[in-house]
Amino acid sequence: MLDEDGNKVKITTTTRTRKLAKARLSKRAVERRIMAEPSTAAATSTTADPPPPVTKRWADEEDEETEASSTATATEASSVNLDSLKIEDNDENPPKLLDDPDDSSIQKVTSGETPYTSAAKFEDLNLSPELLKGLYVEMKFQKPSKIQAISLPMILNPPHRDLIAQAHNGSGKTTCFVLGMLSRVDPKVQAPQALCVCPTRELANQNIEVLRKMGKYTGIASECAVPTDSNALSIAKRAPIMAQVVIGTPGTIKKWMSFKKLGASRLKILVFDEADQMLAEDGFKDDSLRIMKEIEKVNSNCQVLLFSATFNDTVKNFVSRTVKEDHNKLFVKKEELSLDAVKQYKVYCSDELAKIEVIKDYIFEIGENVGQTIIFVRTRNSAQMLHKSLVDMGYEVTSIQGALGHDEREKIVKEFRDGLTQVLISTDLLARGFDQQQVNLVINYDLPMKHTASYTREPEPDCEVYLHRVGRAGRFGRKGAVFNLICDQKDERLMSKIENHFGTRVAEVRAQSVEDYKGALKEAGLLQ
DNA sequence: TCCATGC
Repeated sequence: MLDEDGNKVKITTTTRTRKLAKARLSKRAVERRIMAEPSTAAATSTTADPPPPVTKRWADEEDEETEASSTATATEASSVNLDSLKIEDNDENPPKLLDDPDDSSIQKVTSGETPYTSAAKFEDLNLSPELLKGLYVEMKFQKPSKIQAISLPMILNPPHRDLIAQAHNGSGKTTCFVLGMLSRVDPKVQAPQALCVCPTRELANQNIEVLRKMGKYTGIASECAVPTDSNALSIAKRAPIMAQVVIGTPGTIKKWMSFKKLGASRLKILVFDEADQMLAEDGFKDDSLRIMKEIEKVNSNCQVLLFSATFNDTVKNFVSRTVKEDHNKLFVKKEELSLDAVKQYKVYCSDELAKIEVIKDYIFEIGENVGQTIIFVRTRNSAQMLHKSLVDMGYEVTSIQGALGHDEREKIVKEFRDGLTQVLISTDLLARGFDQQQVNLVINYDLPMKHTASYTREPEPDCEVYLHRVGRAGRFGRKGAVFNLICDQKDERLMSKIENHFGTRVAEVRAQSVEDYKGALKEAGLLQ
């Protein structure tokens, strides 16, 4: 079987073909990795026999592997050798593939005298053999990423202090807290011991998939606390939760707790994914505090972990007062948040219709084979409107937003994950955490805005959401591009505020210039 | 005119 570059790829299914074809590695990145890590050189050397597995040193959520493992075993996956990998050279900007995106400094503030040694290997963390097997065999990790190396000893070692941790998009945050939960749970105790709260059902689902995969050999049971048809009707009738790990959304978790079906007395660890949003005034603050208080009432020593790629100053301040005083914290400067892994562009459009034309006549045409695309819009209504416009024009796109039923939402996400759809229109529902490695293109049909009560006030961009949206492309250190569509002075001001905030400059692509789009995609490493 | 999350 040949991939699109004519290289031999041994695979079993067509879905697998698409995935592998997209899963390109840069030769240079592999070489650099060999130089940087003599200990793993044998594993990646071309002379190794049998052919080396394409392993991962670190990862955030890993979903494609979940389904891939059902069609292809680990050994089949390892039949991809370096010859089948696409060789790409980018003289201007060496690709950062498979290098840690968090090379930059992480500001570490530890509390008390406890010394923490960064974990160079997973073996340094006193993990159970079953968990280690999950990391190597199921997740195919080699060693901890930077954020994992620093945070895991803080999470796992007594006195189990609370932790606020910021890390780049796609740098492996999920692994930090999933591993933390799996490791701190006692499999022999049949009661909830770890709880994770997420802002969307999609994220809860994704996280529990990662947990089940990583914990495959541990025998630890898990439950996803999101609304479904079955549990919506009969919470009162169902048995109390005995699973050791529960991951879900605030409403359902609160509900299960109030029905006394989810006991908090044995909880050892409470995680807030996307913690800044979970504790923001206009976010889930009330729900989150309520859940924390419910736990505190019956349980005085539950460790709290707060993870996100973003913490603005207001929420950072509040968050620090939310957890115990002797907590540890890890922060990254906003200028160093991995915006540079993904190339950003802006396109001036004369009006809304021009935005749609830019999308279909230029970005879709020129970017046809660069991978999957997410188009972000600001409102549910514009999601539907844009969806209809593009479908009417004959394009195969789908859209997702919170007003859809959960079955429909699940179906649309599944189709996108399976690669059946190439383009997905979404509200900020999918802005955070959604991990789909084939997404190389993000289009901001609308720029993210902060909600302001007053009409008179100058509109402000939501820089945190912007960063999260951008982070949907270039997962796992891959390449990516973002096109920001701008059509009036308001957009222009929002864009320049975003540029100032991150200290970057976003290059312009002329709306009608095929050459500009091609150049942009080439620069982003998505086009030859 | 937000966006999520649930009654």
